[in-house]
Amino acid sequence: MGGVKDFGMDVTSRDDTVIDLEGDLEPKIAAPRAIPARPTMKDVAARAGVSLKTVSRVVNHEVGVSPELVTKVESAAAELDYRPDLTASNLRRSDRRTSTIGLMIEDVANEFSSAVHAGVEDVARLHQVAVLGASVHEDPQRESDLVRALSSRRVDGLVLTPTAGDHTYLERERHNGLPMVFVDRLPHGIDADCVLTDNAEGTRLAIEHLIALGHQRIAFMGGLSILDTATQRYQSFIDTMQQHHLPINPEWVVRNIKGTDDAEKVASGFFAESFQPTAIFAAQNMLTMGVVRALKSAGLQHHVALIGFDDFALADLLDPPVAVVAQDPRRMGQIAAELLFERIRDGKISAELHIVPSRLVIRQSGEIRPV
Amino acid sequence: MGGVKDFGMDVTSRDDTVIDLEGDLEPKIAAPRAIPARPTMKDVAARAGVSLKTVSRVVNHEVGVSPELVTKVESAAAELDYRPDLTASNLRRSDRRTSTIGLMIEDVANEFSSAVHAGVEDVARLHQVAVLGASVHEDPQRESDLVRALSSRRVDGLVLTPTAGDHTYLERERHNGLPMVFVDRLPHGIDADCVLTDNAEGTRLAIEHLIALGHQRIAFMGGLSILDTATQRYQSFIDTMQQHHLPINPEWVVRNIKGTDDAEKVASGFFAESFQPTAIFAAQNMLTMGVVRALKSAGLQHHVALIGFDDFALADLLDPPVAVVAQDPRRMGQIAAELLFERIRDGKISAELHIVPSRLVIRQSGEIRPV
DNA sequence: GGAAATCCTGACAACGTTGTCAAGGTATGT
DNA sequence: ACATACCTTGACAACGTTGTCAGGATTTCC
Repeated sequence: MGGVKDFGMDVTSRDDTVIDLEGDLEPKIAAPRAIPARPTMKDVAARAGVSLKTVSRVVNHEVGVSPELVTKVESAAAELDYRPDLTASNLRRSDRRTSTIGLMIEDVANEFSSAVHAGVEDVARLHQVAVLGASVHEDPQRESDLVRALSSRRVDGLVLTPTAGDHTYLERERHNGLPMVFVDRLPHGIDADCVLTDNAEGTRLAIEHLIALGHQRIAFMGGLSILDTATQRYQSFIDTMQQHHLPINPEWVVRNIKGTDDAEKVASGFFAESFQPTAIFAAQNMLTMGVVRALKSAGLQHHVALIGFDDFALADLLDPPVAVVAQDPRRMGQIAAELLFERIRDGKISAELHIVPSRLVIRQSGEIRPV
Repeated sequence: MGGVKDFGMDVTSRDDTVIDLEGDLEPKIAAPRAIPARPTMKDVAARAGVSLKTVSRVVNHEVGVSPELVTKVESAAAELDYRPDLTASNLRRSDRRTSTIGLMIEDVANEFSSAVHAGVEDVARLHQVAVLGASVHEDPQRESDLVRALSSRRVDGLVLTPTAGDHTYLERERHNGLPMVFVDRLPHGIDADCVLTDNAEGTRLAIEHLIALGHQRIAFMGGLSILDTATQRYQSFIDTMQQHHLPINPEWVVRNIKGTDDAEKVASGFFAESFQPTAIFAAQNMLTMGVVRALKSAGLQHHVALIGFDDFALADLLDPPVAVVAQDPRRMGQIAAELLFERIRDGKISAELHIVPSRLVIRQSGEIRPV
């Protein structure tokens, strides 16, 4: 395997200027370079023997240019491989649209958020709009840096999953002409359009399904309670249990679980006791996977029921297949984008709330009866 | 002119007189959107009582502005929530950088390509560069449309996974100043930097592992042979088998398999015969999953060995856990981006080939011995 | 046949920003 | 004291494009 070359951090010429505390994304790569000058409308005009404006008209398919000139300009443009400069065009045009929107999600590589991304892209594509995507990694600082960066690039709008922090600062961005739609989580400190999963209903469905099977000892494992989604699922669990007059064992209600490993430990803890839950509701993707691991190593995967919130690839291939409350992240992305384009079009500032239904996907792990 | 999408005069700067339309015959249809005019440097300059250029200097942290003026300008900018317009700045600056790169991958929601995306983002972030991401969905038409769209947006460079078609057309883009780095697949018709997985080596490792366990009847299931990756894996399978003087049963060498369902059918076909392979090598992600399904429904998952190419989430939680040749897509994205930034910096056009090693991840399905 | 309307084209300014240069002020050197 | 260097600031043009408007050519209409 010759030719393998490893790339370390590129130390060669990082002319570090002071870290930009305002978070603007400014080009820091300053180096001499012969950029091949791209052909401009001027070049096309010269080659076609027409005026600048005529080229502009042809490029923008305006009516009222003689067919003869149209062909001349088009072939000149083709010969030069001319590409209109959308940034310059944007600067001059009265609508000031960049045909680009920003998307800020948890992590582009995460199954849920990349499905949202795909949904946004579906709609953006219909509108001939490009998507500037970025991972926020649940970091409020990064969030606001990104908003600035995207705002500086004059995106036409923003679809974002807010972090746990406060979002009043976004009000000023929006007021300065940056429409935004939130997805998956409700923001704090700003009334804005938002697309959410029906967390309460989904949780209720799952819990009632378990109850109908005869489960009474149901454990709840939840994510970070600073996130509303987690809190809503928790609250719905509590409500549903109480409605059915079932006891809630505080030892089996664990919140603020971070990630798969943590979840695995928590679930293993349950099984270490003699008095065990007969069913587990894992309120988030990663947590479900952790529980699967714990069940497997305890050999209980066919004895303790499990329902997770949020579907994941291969859940149906596990042993037993894992029942889940499925969200529809792609649909959420689509709705968010549609909403955004509506706002971009009409310029209204509104605060519609769109709830996307979740549905219970019945698989074997959710059909296990209590012993 | 035909008032197609002419929304009349929007008020684009504060000192414009508002045109009244009382004499207008045609009533305006949908209210024209009042784009809140964003504050510009001019506004900041006026408020701070300095010249435009001084604001520019402060915003760009140029040295040699008196501290007094710096504070004045900074507070004026903050009060107005001024955001520098990167598109205008780009237009004027001599380096013409947009601090934005384009990324074209198979599908933003796909596990492999979104990992590449994450890798590209890792590096782009260090450079304070934003990423315009898009899914190509293996469609050459869409590919060239996207290239045009990104080129028009004047991205500083492109990271892309080429489709199966011809890519000579990209030469002209590159010649006009659009650096590009290919990832995962070698393009045809253009010599360019490219980051690939070591398909041959990875396949060899897998096959030799099976051979070492005593397997002689090894089936190969491959993806679309128009893709080089698929062909390389196929070729390496053939070579390795031949080097070990093992017979290749043409019935067990199936190429051009599309997707999970197709793979499931093919594998089920193997098991329907009395003479069966004792091991299966699935040369792609989706195919591996199809085989897992087929094995499970045939009840053979503990009797037929399986190794897949490309790792996937939860592969280790299946029953049995599925052995794979793991690629490192995130690393590939990182390397591609590093390479791209190098090209952007030095302006060179080169055709380095970077091979990222793959490694065999041993899990139970790959340890099953022949009967 | 002449006036008016229509069509097609191009000159020019402007979008928000930065590169260049020059003006004025202050500090330095002799 | 005078010349010179430096420092800070601003005026202006220009980046590539499009909106506006005006001018010339052509057609239409009576």
